[in-house]
Amino acid sequence: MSTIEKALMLLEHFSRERPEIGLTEFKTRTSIDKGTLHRHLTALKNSGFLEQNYLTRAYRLGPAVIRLAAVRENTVPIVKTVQYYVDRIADNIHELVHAALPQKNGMSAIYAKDGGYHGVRVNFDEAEILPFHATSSGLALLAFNDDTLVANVLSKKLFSFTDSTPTDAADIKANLETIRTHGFAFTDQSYEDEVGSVAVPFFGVKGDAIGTLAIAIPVSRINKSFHETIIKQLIVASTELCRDLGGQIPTNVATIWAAKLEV
Amino acid sequence: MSTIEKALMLLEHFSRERPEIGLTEFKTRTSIDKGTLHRHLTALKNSGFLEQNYLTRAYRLGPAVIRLAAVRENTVPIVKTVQYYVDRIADNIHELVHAALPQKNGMSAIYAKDGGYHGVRVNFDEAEILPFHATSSGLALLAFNDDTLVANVLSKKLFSFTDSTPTDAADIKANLETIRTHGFAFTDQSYEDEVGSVAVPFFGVKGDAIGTLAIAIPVSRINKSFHETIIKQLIVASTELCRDLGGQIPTNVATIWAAKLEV
DNA sequence: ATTATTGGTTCAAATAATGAACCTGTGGAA
DNA sequence: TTCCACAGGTTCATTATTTGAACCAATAAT
Repeated sequence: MSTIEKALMLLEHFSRERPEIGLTEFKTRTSIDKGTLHRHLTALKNSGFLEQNYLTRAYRLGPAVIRLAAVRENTVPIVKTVQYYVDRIADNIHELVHAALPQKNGMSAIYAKDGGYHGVRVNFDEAEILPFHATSSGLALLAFNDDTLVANVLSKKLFSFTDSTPTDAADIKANLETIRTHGFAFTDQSYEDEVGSVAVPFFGVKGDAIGTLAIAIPVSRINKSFHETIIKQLIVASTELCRDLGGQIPTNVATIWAAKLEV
Repeated sequence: MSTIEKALMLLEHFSRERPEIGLTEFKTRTSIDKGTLHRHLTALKNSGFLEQNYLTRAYRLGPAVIRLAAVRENTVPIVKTVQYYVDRIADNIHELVHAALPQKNGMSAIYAKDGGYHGVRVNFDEAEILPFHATSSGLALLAFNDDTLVANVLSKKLFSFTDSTPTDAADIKANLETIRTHGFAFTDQSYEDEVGSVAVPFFGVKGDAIGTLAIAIPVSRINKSFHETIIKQLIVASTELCRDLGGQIPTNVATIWAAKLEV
């Protein structure tokens, strides 16, 4: 692996829960040599990707990422486009809806809206990494993306988040096949207890899944007809979203989805 | 310079005007060897910082930057905080107001609002890099930031954007001294013809300038009393912004600003 | 005052980056 | 069809950078 990739991997450790990370904490998290770490962090700092809390000396993400995100969003306005559909679904079904994009080790939610006014609601952190194997977003993406990504994900140790987290590669492969025939993914408490979720992919110009639309619901509120409603909403939104982004829905998926909508 | 920094410098070439860059174009822009470039771009792609247009093979910014920006904004919510004040000033004075953060080679606007309903208005590109030496934002930041940054900026060739762009290091140094005594920076058509601008810095915990609030106006509309109004608005907003962000206004600046507000 | 812990630095050894030359595929032009 | 030009991409011996164990300095805890 190149030095560049090693250094950029460091940035993956930052999240909403862990916005600042010191040198020693990086060392325990990565088991990279301290000297190396320090030089990498300094390089990232010099490039504006990190800055240092001058009191604690801990590192946090720097201003460069803001500019880049603005340029990216100007180039491919996925966030802005996605917001409209997430809001619409959330307003219709009164549950927590989100859209996510694939990162290296999982899906990252780029926008979420809780349309609910329920007492029990799903807690949700934007910018959290949703593991591929344990979330409906992750599975929906895997099922409709490159096989190399699937192989890559399944080659690593699959962490068990709950008693229901699937950790067997063969099981997951079989499930991906099911997802492909159904046109959507769903999970039942595989990432968080008491939470189920449903997700559909949306597609890029190549017809590969470039992101997902998903809904997370307390299991107590799931029933068959509601499930059907949710899936229809997701399919319609994804279809329109693909059109907006210039993406192409693979013909087999389009067929499956069309059939789902007719029911 | 480390390999990491060299690779990350490549990302600086992307902008609103140039959202996709091919290998050969990178070569002409950077005069780095093609092989090296290709490996660097591939590393950035593998890390999610770039992705490739699969038809043209050109590179564009990738999804990783979106997640990072979300985390950064959650850590240090400068963009969100700044928006309130930019909007307020824009609504009050009916001109183009923006806030900018320093990047390596200039200031990058993070938010702008045109409060105007004039026929003649200043054109403005977010995510454009505003050169330190030719814009009021840049000068305001230089004047109240580290001397090393000033030395760094002045050591490079200073590009001339208009007939009025200051390109002499000694002149600029003298101007920075003036800016320090005045508590704000202004420029007269030094970046774009027919456009003048005024900027004040806002400060971080160390009392160093971490960004700027600025107003750009067609020169035809500038007059003394308007100038005074603008400066007061900027000073008040920056003061409140520093409070919101936990920044510290250096005592000498605070004194100068207080005097300005009393007039 | 002493120790533990944190961030940061050094320099010989190990490894990865470099770049000139080369390969491949595509899109004209003859 | 053949040829050429130009794009992206790859190879491999040479070269330069990265690496990491040991070390240093500053601060916080005992």
